[in-house]
Amino acid sequence: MPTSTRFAVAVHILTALAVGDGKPMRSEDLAYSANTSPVVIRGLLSRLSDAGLTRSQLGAGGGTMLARAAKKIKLLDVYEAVEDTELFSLHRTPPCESCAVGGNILEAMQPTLMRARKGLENELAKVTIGDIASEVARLGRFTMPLTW
Amino acid sequence: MPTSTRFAVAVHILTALAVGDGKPMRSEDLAYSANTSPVVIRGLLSRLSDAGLTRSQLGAGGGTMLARAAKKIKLLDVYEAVEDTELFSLHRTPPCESCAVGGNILEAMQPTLMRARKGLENELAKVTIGDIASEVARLGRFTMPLTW
DNA sequence: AAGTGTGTCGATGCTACTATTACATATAAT
DNA sequence: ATTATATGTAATAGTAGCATCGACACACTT
Repeated sequence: MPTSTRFAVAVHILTALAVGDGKPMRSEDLAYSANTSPVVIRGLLSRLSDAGLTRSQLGAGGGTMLARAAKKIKLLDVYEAVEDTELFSLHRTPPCESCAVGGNILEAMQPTLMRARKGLENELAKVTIGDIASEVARLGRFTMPLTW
Repeated sequence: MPTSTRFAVAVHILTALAVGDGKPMRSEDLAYSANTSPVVIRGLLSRLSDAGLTRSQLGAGGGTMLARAAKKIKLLDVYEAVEDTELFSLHRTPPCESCAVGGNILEAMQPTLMRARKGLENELAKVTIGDIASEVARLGRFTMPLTW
């Protein structure tokens, strides 16, 4: 199934912003670090901005900054901002309505699928971009803020 | 994100087998109920059989049966049997190794992604095909086994 | 006024998934 | 034995979502 790398790259972007010294970063710089194209970055930034996680500044010396403290941005916020497909896809063509199983299977599965999704989301809600940034700093043996 | 319809259809298949009276069901019958093609069903059955969840019988009067009691088949077993893509896809092209963030972001995210995956899997491990079959029977107002 | 960076559109290529046809193989029924 | 039946797998084609790339209008800074 078509799976998106958006979540991983979005966390990457936000972590880079969190690790920096607060100066705006250009989409080109972020693209270099994430090894993708500036257009992809800008597409993600557009979603992150809509979600209130980042804000951008036009013009020379401009770029993107975090809209709030990294510790206040949960990975769940990022997940919801950039992922749009359902975690569990159901039948492409709806099952046979008149069948004993086909007519009820979706409703029967639904509570379990919901709980599974919540189980995942609860874990993503426990970790913030600040946590990831700290961990990156520890692994990379540098201190924040990092001036590029 | 990452899910095909395989999981939903596989649960459908197993539930249909669980609801029945134990007689083997043909891929054509299952395809009718799930509103898909017999080949898709057989492809799923091939995986389910490899995972030890079903067994098939060739020839006239043949078909597929559960290999063990429905109550002993966890949805997690089904999930693992038919899904092969990772829940979280990482960067399509690996991030910049020499960057402070790019070089460490994957390792920094990994524990969280693992916990999120476990959160989902734990929920799927709590429910069995037997539970789903009972719920389908309740919703459809019939009793098991159901003779077709 | 000139330079810079964002935001978005359209086109292209790629990959995963589903549907469908076809056929070889194995089993049951007669 | 012969025939009918059902699985299992391969090949093909069509579909959808995603990432890449080029281009450009718009906004802001200097």
